[in-house]
Amino acid sequence: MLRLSNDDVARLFEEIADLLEIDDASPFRVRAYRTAASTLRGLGREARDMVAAGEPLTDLPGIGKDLAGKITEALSTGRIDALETLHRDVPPSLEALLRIPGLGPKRVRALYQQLGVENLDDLRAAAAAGRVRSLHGFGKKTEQRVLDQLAAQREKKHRIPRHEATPQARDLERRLRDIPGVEQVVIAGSFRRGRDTVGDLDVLVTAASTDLVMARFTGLPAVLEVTARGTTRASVLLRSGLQVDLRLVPPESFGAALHYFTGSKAHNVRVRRLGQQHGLKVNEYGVFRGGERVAGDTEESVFSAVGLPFITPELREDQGEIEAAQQNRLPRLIERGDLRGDLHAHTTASDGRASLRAMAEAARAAGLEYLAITDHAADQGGPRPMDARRLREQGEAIDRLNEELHGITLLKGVEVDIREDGSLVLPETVLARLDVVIASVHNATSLPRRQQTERLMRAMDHPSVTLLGHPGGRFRPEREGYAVDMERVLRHARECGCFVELDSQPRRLDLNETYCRLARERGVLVAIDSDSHDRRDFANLDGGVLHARRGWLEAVDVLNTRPLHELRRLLRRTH
DNA sequence: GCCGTTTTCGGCCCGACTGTTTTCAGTCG
Repeated sequence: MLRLSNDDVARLFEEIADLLEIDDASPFRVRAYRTAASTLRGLGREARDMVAAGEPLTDLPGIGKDLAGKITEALSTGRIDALETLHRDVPPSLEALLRIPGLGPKRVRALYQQLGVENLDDLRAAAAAGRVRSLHGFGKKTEQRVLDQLAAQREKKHRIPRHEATPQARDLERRLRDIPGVEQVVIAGSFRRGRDTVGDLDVLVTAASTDLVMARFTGLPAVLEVTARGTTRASVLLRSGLQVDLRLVPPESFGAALHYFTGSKAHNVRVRRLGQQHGLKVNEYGVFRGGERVAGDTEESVFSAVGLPFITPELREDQGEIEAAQQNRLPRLIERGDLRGDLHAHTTASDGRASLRAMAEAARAAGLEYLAITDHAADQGGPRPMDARRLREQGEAIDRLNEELHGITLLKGVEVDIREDGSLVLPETVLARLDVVIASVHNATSLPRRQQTERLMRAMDHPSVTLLGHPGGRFRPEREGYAVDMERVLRHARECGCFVELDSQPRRLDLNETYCRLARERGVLVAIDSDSHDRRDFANLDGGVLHARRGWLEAVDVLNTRPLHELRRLLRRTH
């Protein structure tokens, strides 16, 4: 059996969907492939493991007999015959054309069939020669737009990290609120759903006068270019490269519009379909029975109209939240205030930029009751790695500080490197004296999957290890994570009484959302840590909690929501 | 291609904006 991951199969399905669309197939058939791809991506476990365990893939939502067969085919042969067949009609290079804004399947099809355009170079040549404008449905403006987009393509940014978009979002909010007549301003879209990357900002505004809002919005100093402007919708490109879509709705439609523009698209489709089953039409202006408006001033009213309790934005991905809501089994998601401590922080003893005392006081100011000091222990790299002597000295300093400080307790810890063979750089005798031992990978990040997996499992076998640090190895933008069988890692963590970390640094946010959810299902507690290197870094915890919410975590699933005495009990591994 | 409180066929979410039309298709979210 080949080692195809769910992502690999999802990519094949998305390619099929793209090519089918260009081939003018039924839009519903196309959607089936996209839905299946999305299901696979959010599954949390590998389809090949389900197949190996004899569990039918048709149990998965949106996957019937045919697609189950294609998944199995892909897993065993690495290819899908139907896709190869499709390639005979539609060259795979046409997929790239779909990524050009303004070009959809119909136009790409026309370009291919009538001009023989098969790739971006062909397209550039055809547009430059003025041949594109001659096609039916195309014109001079479309041709120019294509040329502009091709030129801009190289420097085009895709999704940006949430923390880069946040200041721009807040600034935008403030400026829009200042416009006379504006009542409510909310940044909706994936930003409101708490995604850790942002493709654009969707801003919802309710206001008395529409013209003034549109004029002021498109005239903001941060605006580089206005790409669309109507009476209820406008799109602009900011100088920063961020795109902003503004939607204007009457105040009575606020709830329906907020729900609609928060998405996700897949979630919305499900809610509208539920509406249909209740004889209702759901759109951004409200919920309607015939011509009568029956709900829509609040989001709660929209959910209620289709028979659902309120679903918090972080869960609206059509990854099971609708079903959970119907069965009244929505999680009570963790909140920042539930965190009582932080188990991962550095000081000037290793690569941190603040002293023990400064970090302790900053943690207290961040509302925490305890903080584990976990400076680095490594074979090489980084300044002054911790060893037995330095850990003992730091421990004594912590004891003295704990006597002096009120409202915060420091715990003794270390972040110890995992060697390539799964051994740790400090001996068990040294680790055993500490309260918190985080075992982390900081080198050899591109080991083969099996080797990386077993490396992590061996590290957890050391009886003093309490926590596997940033287990997936994500480090953006360089790495989305290393090859690792997280399901196996989590099962092992459960068996040996080890916990896993959600490192809240914006570049990490690791465990990822899918694996947070899997950890919860497998009964492995997650520690939401700041990995602070400076006093300000405790603010990372906000992002960590948001991320955990998207991973369906409740306070009870999170190790550091426990009061100190309970935490101490949990940290003593009995295996 | 999937799915079932309209169940094994006949549906499948809904509206805004643009550019190219001359009443609307294509694209986007």
